[in-house]
Amino acid sequence: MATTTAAQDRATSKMAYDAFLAACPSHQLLDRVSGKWVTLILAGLGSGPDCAGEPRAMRYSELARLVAGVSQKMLTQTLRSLERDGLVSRTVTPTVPVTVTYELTELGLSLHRTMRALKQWAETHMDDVFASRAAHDTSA
Amino acid sequence: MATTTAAQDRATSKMAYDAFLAACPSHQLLDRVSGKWVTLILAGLGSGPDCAGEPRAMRYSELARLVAGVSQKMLTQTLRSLERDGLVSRTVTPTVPVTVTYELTELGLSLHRTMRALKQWAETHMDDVFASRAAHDTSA
DNA sequence: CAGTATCCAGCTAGATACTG
DNA sequence: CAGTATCTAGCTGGATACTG
Repeated sequence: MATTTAAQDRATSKMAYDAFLAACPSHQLLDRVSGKWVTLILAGLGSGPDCAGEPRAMRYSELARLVAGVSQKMLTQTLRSLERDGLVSRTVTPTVPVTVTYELTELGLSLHRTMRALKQWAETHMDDVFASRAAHDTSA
Repeated sequence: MATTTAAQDRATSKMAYDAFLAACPSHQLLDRVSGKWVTLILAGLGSGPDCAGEPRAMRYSELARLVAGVSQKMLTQTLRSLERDGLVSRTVTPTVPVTVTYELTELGLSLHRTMRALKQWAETHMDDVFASRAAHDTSA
């Protein structure tokens, strides 16, 4: 008879798969990007306050106003993690009171450009998704 | 004096922003795609069992094996929502026992192609992110 | 101005058991 | 084979209060 049970086999392949996921760059990027606020802050820094302009540095309070729904906690937390990942640079100017500005790095800028492809898909095809969703719901 | 308090102003702009988010196609796409399993299932159906082949239909159990870490609950739930959104089609063949296959629709295929741009970025730049992360952590 | 700290509600997803 | 149902732990993120 077998020396491993079906349950053990499943556990083993799950562990292997978890390891695979932990190493998969695409999956890690998705984890990185799929926070509630990352893309909004990225878009803010990448497209300016009007969401259609040029990338530029913005102050903490300016970002807080632009991304109006964000809590202080999440804004700080998200900016810190983006800075840690080299996507955003933080500059402190020792005025009184202090001035802090955030700006996309080259890396952050290149990610922002890539995200625009997603944005493009969303703007072209999300209507189809909604239509399908509506059709599916009414026929149910 | 003002007829609204600062707290009221904040609540108002938050509500407006929430409404804006609810209508933003990009944000909705992100919500859609950022589940833990959506991209994995999309990639499975889009790139075959070896993750490098051609799109093809796959059976429920085949997907369950490919995406080894997924629970039955999440696999079913994710497939159902993808089907609802018109990204995946579900075909039941009344053999005994029943055979069910899932396949990307045209829409799902186009999304899958777009996701590959993200994958591309991840494979080219995630090393930079990790390097930055490591540098940031050691200097702390 | 630009944060930090704490507490807590809600949702996501995993484990487990059962079925046409 | 291809699901459904239930119960629950853990994590994300919001509210609130305080600070250099």
